[in-house]
Amino acid sequence: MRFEAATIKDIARSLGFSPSTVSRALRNCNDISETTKQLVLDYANKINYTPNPIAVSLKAKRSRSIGVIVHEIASSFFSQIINGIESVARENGYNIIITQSLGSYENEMSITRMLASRSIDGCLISVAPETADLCHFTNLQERGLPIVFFDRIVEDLPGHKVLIDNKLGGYKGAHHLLKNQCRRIAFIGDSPLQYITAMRLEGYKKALEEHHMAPDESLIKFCPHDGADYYEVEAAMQELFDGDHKPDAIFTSTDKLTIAAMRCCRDMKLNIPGTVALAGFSNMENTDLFCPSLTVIRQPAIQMGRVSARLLIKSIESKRPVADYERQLLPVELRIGESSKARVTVLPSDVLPLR
Amino acid sequence: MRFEAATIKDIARSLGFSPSTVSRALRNCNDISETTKQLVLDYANKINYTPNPIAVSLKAKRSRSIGVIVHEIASSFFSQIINGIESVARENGYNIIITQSLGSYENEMSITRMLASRSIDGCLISVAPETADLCHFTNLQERGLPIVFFDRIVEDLPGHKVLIDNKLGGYKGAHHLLKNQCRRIAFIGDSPLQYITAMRLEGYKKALEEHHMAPDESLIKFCPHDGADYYEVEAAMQELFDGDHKPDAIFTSTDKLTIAAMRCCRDMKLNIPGTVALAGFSNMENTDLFCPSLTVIRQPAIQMGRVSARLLIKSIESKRPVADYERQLLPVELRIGESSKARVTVLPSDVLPLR
DNA sequence: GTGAAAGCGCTAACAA
DNA sequence: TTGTTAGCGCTTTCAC
Repeated sequence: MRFEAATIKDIARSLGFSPSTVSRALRNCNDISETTKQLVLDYANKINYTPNPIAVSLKAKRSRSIGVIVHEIASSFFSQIINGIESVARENGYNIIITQSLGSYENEMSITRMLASRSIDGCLISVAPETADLCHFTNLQERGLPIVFFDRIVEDLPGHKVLIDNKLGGYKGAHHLLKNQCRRIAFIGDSPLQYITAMRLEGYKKALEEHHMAPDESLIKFCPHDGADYYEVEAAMQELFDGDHKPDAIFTSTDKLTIAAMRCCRDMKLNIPGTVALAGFSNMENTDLFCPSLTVIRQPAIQMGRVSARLLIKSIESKRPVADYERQLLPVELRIGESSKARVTVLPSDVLPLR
Repeated sequence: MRFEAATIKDIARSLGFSPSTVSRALRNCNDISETTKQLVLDYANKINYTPNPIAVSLKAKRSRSIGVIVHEIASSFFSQIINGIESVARENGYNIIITQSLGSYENEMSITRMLASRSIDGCLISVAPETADLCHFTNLQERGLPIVFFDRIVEDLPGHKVLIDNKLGGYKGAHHLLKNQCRRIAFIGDSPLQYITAMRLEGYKKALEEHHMAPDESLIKFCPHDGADYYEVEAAMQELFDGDHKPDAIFTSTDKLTIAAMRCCRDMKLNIPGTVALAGFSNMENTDLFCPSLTVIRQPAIQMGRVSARLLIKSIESKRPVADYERQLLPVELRIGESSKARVTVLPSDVLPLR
């Protein structure tokens, strides 16, 4: 049972005008007399008239709503992003339709289909790690739907892209550990096929190079399930700490891996930072209360959401199809905690010979 | 520039039927011949037809979308709730419009207005702590819009309500601390006017009573800004630890206060749990990695989201206005960490004399 | 300056 | 079984 809202017709009938006059008065057209305008406005105000957005949408062929696809709503990083998106959307009179792919290609497909049929005006997407085939996105784009990719982007698709300086993130993390006397820094990332992982790894390697060290492939591990599968991380850690030549530091390239690695160290009784230093990407709050407090690479997630939303709305509202696509690189921040602290003495055996 | 999607008219024209026949065939009415049906379905499939939901909404006078108001999207608790809401909504073909009040009454008002004009079919609300005047909600309800209140509910409004057993939460926390030999347990809550805070406090008092202890009002502190204002918490803590008769435990009644209290202890060099034990409500992930690991009362947030969404959708889809409102009490879980550990020796001076 | 009429895409009486 | 028609609430020509 729903209350029937007042319509333009109702106002017209009550005031003895035609619907079109009322419509014009309400939208402040300048070919209407001041008196009529006031009359209509006052009455509309009095009866608390609000236009029916559905009817407006049908007429205007746009819905003022934008779709958002993230992996998981309940993650620090993505919820911060959504926060940013929501605020910009609302400032601009858009609402957002939030969906989560939970990292699955299947879900992403069905969500995309759902969104496509929902007459959204545009879409903000962080691509699921599983996704290889991109035609569900191409479909959308062929229909003329503007898409902005953020965070986990795909290189081969047109569209604005908003991401952090992933390479810089990897560099900053590794550089910091190197500065703290670490010489055998393990890198744990999710799938190397992920653009962001590849870039973070590049940054890591660049830092090593600057210190005249060659990357040791046995120290580079990938956990394609991104810490969702704890055993995968456990296995990687065990391989790392199995031989004689153990790492003296770990750098993790995603939020989940950072937490998983920390948990693993605890389970394996590896003292942080005494036995092994730890630094990694994380957007969790309060990691300074961890034991030990975490050294993290933090992404400006809210800003990423805001920037993405702004770009999307700009595309939506531009008259002509957007010709060249922007690529926004946002900075990353290194937050230093105890977990990456330099050990007091540096034994010679800890130093990797320069090659 | 948008691609024009195919319409029923297009199909009708191509196939030589009338639009109504096509519409009926697509919606599988049984007064259409099998052959026509197949013809239409096949063609629709071929050209990838999807109905325009806006037009359907205009016709059906419902939008299959529901509004959600939370304090803050980027909080563990609320993002978990949204997660639950989203999953149920999608299972039922609804989409959700997420908004955040950021705890402000002003925001809540404007959001409510926005949602009201967005032709949502129903609304899920966690009321902002600031809110005293409720007529923006009453307005919605008078229009016949179903509302389900969750988490921060208001007692005096009709509507389904979904909440945890707040009293039990307070009880469990205090009881646990008492069992661990704590005798002077401070309670830090946000505003005592908040229903959930009042109930949690009641539970706390009940636990004391069971241990034949009278609540000491000097140990009960309120921080109406709920930890957002760190100084407020600091002041409360200082009052607590100022005199001779210090507390030996702290129980905090919200996520933010728990974190703030922990941070305060660190700043005040109060050793947890050596000097003071700590337990409190928290839905943060990974509090077991804290230093010390936290003892928390955890709410089934995802479930709360799911239950609320289900109730709302049920109301939306019920033919007659819902007569009596449900009130769902969800359980809480105590997760024991190091922060509430019993001190090894219990000095006589630590024991509060029974009164 | 105002009104009549058509149409956005769809559905549902009513006719045939 | 199918087609015709009207209408959801709004905007927008085109007349007057």
